[in-house]
Amino acid sequence: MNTINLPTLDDVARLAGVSTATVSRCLNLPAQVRDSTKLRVEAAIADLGYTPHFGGMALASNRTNTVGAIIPTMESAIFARGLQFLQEELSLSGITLLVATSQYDPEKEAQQIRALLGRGVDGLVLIGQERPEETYEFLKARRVPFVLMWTSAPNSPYCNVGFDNHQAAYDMAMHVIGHGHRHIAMIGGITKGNDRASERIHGVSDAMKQHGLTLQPPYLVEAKYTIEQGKTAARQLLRLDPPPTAIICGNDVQAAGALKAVRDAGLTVPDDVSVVGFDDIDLAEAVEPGLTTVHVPHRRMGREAARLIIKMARDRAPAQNISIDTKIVERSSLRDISGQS
Amino acid sequence: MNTINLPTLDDVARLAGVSTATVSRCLNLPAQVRDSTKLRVEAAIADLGYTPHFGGMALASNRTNTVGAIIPTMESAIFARGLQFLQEELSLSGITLLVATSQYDPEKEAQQIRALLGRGVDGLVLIGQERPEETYEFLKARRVPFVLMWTSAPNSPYCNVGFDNHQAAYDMAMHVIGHGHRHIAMIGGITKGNDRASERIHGVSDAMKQHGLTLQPPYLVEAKYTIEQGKTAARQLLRLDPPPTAIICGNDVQAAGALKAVRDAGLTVPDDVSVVGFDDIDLAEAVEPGLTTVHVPHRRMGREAARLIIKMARDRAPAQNISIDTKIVERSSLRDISGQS
DNA sequence: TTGTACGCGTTATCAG
DNA sequence: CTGATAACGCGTACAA
Repeated sequence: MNTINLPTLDDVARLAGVSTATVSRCLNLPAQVRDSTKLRVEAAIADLGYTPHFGGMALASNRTNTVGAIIPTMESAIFARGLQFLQEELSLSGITLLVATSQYDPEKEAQQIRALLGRGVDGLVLIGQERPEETYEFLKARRVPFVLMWTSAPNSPYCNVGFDNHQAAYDMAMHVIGHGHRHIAMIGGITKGNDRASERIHGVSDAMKQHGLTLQPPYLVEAKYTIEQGKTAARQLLRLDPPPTAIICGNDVQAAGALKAVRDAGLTVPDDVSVVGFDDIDLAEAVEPGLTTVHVPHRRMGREAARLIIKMARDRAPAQNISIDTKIVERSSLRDISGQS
Repeated sequence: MNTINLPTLDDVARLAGVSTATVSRCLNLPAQVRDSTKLRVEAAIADLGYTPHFGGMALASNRTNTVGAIIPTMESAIFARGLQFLQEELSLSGITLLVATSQYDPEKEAQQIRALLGRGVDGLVLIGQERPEETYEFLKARRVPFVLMWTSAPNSPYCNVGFDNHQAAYDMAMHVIGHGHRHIAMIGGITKGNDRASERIHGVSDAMKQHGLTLQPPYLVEAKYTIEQGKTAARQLLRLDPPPTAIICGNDVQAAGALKAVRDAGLTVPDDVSVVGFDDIDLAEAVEPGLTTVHVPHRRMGREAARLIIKMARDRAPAQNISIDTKIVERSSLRDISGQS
């Protein structure tokens, strides 16, 4: 009993001299109400500053016009943009987005799924595909519509809206190799429970194999997606003999850290070492030199995911897989060394 | 009717062979329940994977353990960190944070306040003090506990948790002047409806006055908090005659843009022009050269705000004002030019 | 076109 | 310590 009671449907009905059913209809099925009464009701609503009580609505209708998203973390900006677009598109349909985080922990993700379902979300948006089978079974048993973002899986029975992390990383590695690099190192994300991180590493590794190169520790190191960890990892790589001529990073934040490590070592990007990123967040452009990186289709991904989850929740449409192409954004952190010995 | 029905209190009660009241008590007042029955109930809960239905709880108890925050925007990272800490501290008390955005529009803010109240939030967190009197009256009439962040106002009747934007900007300007700068320009935020932006500008202006300097267009320009707009604004400033030797920015994002503009003009920071920011978000450190900027106490601000809103909502504690000091973080974008003519 | 009446899942009051 | 039972605000058959 914290705030003074908000006005209820009943209050509006009384003031307008109609029944609560009519008020409810004005809100939900305006076509069924005579214009003159509608006007009276609307006046009453405005007068009282009435807002529907969410709990009541949820209880009575068993739907909330709410979609829940569970992302690994809010700390870095990685997921922020995609979510922003998801949210924009959802709000176009009057749907609210509830965001929760899992800290890259499958257990916590399962908890959050339950909590969001308790809040009555009509659908869920999750990141990636790697999670315990029980979680999928739970979702199936409850018939919760859900879409997985940030991955692509054309043949998956689940709804994926995203891009092919393996392919994108493979392309980037090919690009780097095409610039004459042979001593290539990689700072990847923590792969445990993170399929995007693993796929990116495998993509790079596969491209290198194609050219008779191998990617393995100590030239491959896993680090968290922070500037600090990127910097630490890069510092180690620069001390190796022979040192890499190019460092491929699992994301832009790590790459920004790598840039700092190179500078601290008294070297220059891209003259002494090339550094490339992944994600194309704002940071990639703000940093000096600008990062050559993989552009992730945040906008399309967010929008398509929104449209799909709405279709699935509202019309019970079947799952569908949408794969969006990535592309490499050339800035100035990658140098061509083909001409050199 | 989107998902298969979740298990209810009733299901748990039946399975455990007790009444719904007992199950409810197990959850809310465990002390009042005999251990043996508690065990049975807990087993049933685990067995069914029961999660309380939020709407039902809200309806019956008129409480939600939910706090709403309305921030101007999610696009830049400005508010992200503060919110992160707010959220962490709240979750320590089992409270969920719901975030909405107003796009710097007072009208939209009022709407969101209504929407969040409809969702039954126990309290609100808002940014800044500048908003229509009606909004304050509405909040007062409904007796909603609320705290204003990102500002400080020792004598305000409302609860403020933040820092003195005017003072912080004043200090920064004094700092810049202390480094020998006399031709100082400023890229401020859009002041309309944004008291933080106005105060920062006034703070700088007042410090300059103190030294017989004036801040006015075209040396003062308002721009949105984006890299792009910061860059555009800085480009204009650099074309002025005489050009500024230092550019004070309303926030770090603008400063990052200014850095780019300087570089594009073939000049160097800080040798040719000094640039300083405000906020001390990650970007300030990632950028080259690192930004000398005003460190905003995100952590303490978030935590204190959380504690206060909890006290106000739970114990009906009175409003209280908390002002936290800012400090200047020296990196390398500000140069001392005292020795020069 | 409008009104009546019931039920959604939970908490809280009151008896036992 | 536990059980019945009445709210809570709303949507929606069904009836008028």
